[in-house]
Amino acid sequence: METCAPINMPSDNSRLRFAPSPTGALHIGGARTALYNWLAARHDGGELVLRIEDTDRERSTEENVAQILDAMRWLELDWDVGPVSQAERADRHAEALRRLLDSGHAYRDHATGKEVEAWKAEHGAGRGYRGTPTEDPTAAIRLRVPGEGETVVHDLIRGPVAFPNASYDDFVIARADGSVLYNFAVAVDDAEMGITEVVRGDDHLSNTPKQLLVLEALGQEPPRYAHLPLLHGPDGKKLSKRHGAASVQELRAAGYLPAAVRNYLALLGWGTDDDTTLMSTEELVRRFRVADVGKSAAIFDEKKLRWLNGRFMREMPLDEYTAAVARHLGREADERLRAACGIAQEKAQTLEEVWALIRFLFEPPVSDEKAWGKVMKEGTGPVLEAVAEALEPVEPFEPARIEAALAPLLDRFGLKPGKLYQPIRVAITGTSISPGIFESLAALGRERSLERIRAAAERLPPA
RNA sequence: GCCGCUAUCGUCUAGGGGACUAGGACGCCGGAUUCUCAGUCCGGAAACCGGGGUUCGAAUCCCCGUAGCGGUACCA
Repeated sequence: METCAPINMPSDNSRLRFAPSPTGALHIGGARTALYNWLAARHDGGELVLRIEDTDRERSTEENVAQILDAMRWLELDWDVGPVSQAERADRHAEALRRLLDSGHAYRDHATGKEVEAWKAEHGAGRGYRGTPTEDPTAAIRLRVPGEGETVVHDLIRGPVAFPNASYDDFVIARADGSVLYNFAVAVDDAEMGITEVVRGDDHLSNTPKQLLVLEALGQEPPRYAHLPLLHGPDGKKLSKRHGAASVQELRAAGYLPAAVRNYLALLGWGTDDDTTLMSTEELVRRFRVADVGKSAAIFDEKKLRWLNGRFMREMPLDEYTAAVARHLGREADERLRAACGIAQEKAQTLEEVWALIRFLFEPPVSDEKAWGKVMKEGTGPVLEAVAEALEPVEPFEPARIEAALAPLLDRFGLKPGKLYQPIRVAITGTSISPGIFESLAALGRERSLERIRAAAERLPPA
């Protein structure tokens, strides 16, 4: 019979960890793992430990650690303990190693990789290597793996997965110099740090039996495991630079909002049963359950992220929007920028796209010859002169008044709206894409608008 | 090679023996909004990897293929 803990008990019993290795920037897959751990921890009031898996001293760097922390902060994923450097726990690892050596669960063996290969060639494929113990203190240390039986990973997502022990080598847990290896360090740390749930990438599933074996040898209770399906690029291959924004800092540079990225990443491998797509972070926390995560690998599709980001952008209060744009552009969030954001908000899908829409308010018109050639046809000069004249007395210089002042020109020149408004747009912005024309004129102000319209008219042949 | 995992529209997914004429979202295509672009609204095309079982009935359960992916380091 199973018993349930009272649900209103402060659940300080769950403890998760996100444990990246600082061998590069945090990419999207790592970010999703971090997010899922964070959501799982926040969902039931558990704790999140950030542990830096830096036992590979060759590839781990300070810069990468800094980059990971920076990415976590940008994503607004906080942690309760750490960052803890795994390398700095070397004495704990050494102690565990000592115990295993003393109890006979581990032994020294100086077989090289080639010797292991030779052993396998002799003993048949599918047989894990079993070494010969030596007293030589400079030999590497291997864990003694049972020759038979199986080790079962009770995965929260996949259910029980059994691995035959015989297929595993007596794997090396510490190098000749005494430094420990990943599968050993992880098992020891997870146990000693009281981790109750390990949520990580699928690539670790086959490693889990090794960690379970270490834990068993140590007499430690294992945590519960959940292995997330991997993320791939649009071509179905492993995510890489070629796939566009692959790291968290690239996502930021591309102008995505942290909240949108969290929403999108949450949906990559996990979904709700009622088809909800747009979710605030609070809702994500409330609804997320590790056990509901899917089993198959997902492909990162930037198009959907863009759409989602656009939705978040449009729903932001103007002040918040202006602040985000200012931060992204490295500008002051002043009144001028706020006004510019006001007319551009509904049109941009990323922060990066905002500048192209509002640039004309801060700098002289760009020179887009193609747009000019397409729009500034014969006879446009006089039209623009008339536009300037019509705009001159508009007071106050507001969108509705401007529209009212310009509308009569349509009949007077017998023009379709596009033939009147596009030239004005090109005149004041230099290009053919901008926020609404009346709003744009109003934001630019009468003086500058007239100046630009007249300057454009002068470039055109007179009537 | 050996050990594992996975398989629904192009993509993310819902579905867990009968409610499936397989639902939603992105993207795509068409239309509307007679200022561009975007947005918004309406409509459309688009999938159960293959083969065997089990069952009255299978997208759903089982087996075998196939494909993709992961692990197999004195990397993490």
